[in-house]
Amino acid sequence: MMARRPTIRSVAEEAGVSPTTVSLVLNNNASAIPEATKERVVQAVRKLGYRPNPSARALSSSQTHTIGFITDVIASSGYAGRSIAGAQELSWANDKVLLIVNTGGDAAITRAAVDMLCDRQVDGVIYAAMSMCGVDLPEALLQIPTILVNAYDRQSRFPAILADEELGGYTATRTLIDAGHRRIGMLYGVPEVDAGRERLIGHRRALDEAGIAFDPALVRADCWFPEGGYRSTKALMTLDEPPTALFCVNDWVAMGCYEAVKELGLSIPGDLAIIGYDNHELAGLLRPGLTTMQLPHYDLGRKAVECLLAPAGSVAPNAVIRLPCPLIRRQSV
Amino acid sequence: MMARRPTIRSVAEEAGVSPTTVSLVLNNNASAIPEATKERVVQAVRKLGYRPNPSARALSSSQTHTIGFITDVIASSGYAGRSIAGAQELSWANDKVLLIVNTGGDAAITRAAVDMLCDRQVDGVIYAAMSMCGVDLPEALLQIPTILVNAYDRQSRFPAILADEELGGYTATRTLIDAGHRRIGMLYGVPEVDAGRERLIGHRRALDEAGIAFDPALVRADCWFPEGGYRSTKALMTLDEPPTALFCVNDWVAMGCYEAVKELGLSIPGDLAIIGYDNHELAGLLRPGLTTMQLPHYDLGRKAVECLLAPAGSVAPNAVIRLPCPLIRRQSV
DNA sequence: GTGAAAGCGCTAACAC
DNA sequence: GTGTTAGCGCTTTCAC
Repeated sequence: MMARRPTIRSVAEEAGVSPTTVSLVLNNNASAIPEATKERVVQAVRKLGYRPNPSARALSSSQTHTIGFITDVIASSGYAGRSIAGAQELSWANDKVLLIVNTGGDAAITRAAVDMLCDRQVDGVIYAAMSMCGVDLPEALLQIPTILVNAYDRQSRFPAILADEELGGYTATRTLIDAGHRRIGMLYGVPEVDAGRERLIGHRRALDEAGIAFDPALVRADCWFPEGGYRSTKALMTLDEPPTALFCVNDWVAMGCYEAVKELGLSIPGDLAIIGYDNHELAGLLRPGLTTMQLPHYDLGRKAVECLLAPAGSVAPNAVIRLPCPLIRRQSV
Repeated sequence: MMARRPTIRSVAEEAGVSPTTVSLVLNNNASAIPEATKERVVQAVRKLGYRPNPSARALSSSQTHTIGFITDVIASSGYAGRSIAGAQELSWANDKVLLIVNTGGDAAITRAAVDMLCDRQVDGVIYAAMSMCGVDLPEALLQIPTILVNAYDRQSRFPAILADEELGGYTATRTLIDAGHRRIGMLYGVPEVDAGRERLIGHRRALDEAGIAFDPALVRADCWFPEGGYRSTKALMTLDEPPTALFCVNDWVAMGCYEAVKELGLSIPGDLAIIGYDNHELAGLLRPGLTTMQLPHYDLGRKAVECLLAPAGSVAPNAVIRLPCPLIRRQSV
């Protein structure tokens, strides 16, 4: 036989007041209630170990203190986990909790997930994409405060929190320039990936700003995995005037560079400085450690909750908030 | 002005029955209700687009259709994400949803998380650890069906779902033996890590079974990162009788092997066959592709939900369920 | 300042 | 077979 949990009534009796008073005190609506009464209530709560029943609270107030978190892909690299961690930490600090749904990118599941979150009356919804992209989300989300993470709504109906990829590209290349390089190549990703395109734009801005002419011969597309980085590095380094520094669209590509450089008997950063992007788990374990730009997934998640918690209307529906990618300095530049 | 959602009453009126009947039909307790009535109810539900209010349902039935999922570390490699994906998929198929809390390994947060999950009356709790280990969990969990993933309770109060690391070690080494190797080394992790120890035990069992004497000279401890794999491989390969195959305690270590082997001018698998563990994101991108054992995180998460959903009492509190690590064949053996 | 009372939307015991 | 009724534990309006 299990001891029943104390209810607000039992607390009220213990404190010699009515349930209303207890409720008022517990919800900080007690401006009109004298300290002495408050204190009695608080004591009773403590004595009984009372904890409000969230279901009951939700039913009568329609507030669940729950935030829905939808991810398209959760299972690959730890990025989703980092956004979740960021979102959860701030939620938790505000007595809210995350209801997580992973859709696998399936539109039908996304729709069902949104319906479910509406049913459950979550206080807000965060939609987080694995890799930055435009998305079309179900209409039903318009009913709930919603914010996108690492994605933007194609119809600009919801605010978006994004990594500032352009600035990241700029910073990466700028770092190379500041280290004295003038012939700087970029191993640029596939055109379908938005992030890669923006990093390239930042790259060119840094070049422009430093008065370095952009040399198309030093940019290689089609790099996304180590293999591509390997091949492109070999190609670039056998040019008549090879680059002295390389900005890789991601750390995988940089790993391919490393291999090529080693095979060529060259040294990093002596013969070729390398900067990556993503701060992959292995970046710090490479020899030499890979200097790279970190994706601010944790911050994105945190910021999303911050926006959701902000007073209604303080974030415009079409707002786009860009968070910087910190530079992680290691030994490859 | 927002349209209110239909309630069970409105459905009842629409169908010309009482709310009870609707409830009965919707909860499959309608054995006594004739098809015709059922049909009318179903029609009314469809017409109104009725969806039950989970908070109300939870309040009166004390069933939230929610499973609590506690992780110690969610933010690093994608493992946690895979367990979550596995758990969520099966939950979802059973109309349940995951409430996720990440504790960062902090005991106080864990305690608070458990209390919160009790408050919210989750139907069950899954506690998932990042790397396999013994844990001490709050008493309060005894109130709720609880199951551990990739961890075991030091007091054996809860069932555990684990990867069968011993069998994995056995299979890895067995794979090497089957490929014709007799001098097989192991780059074994740090003793503090349970998983590494068990993989070593499996390794020795495979050796024994094949009638190969265990040679301590071929086992190197202190490998966990690429650096360790690199150093140990160099050491082993300069032995008078170097191994022809190596079982690495994880894929990071195997990556270090790769580097050493290349520097020595040897080839994989010609001069040295290598098998790793974890099926790291990069394993398939290495040249040659790394043969490795996959950690069944997805399955662990899924199995946990399966146990939670099973009729009470069908999983003994001290049960330990071990799931095999599949062998991922690539080109390094 | 505090309390009584009416729900929130649903389930389930019991009555018919 | 179906409906009536009494909660589930809390919030909130309104009266005192």
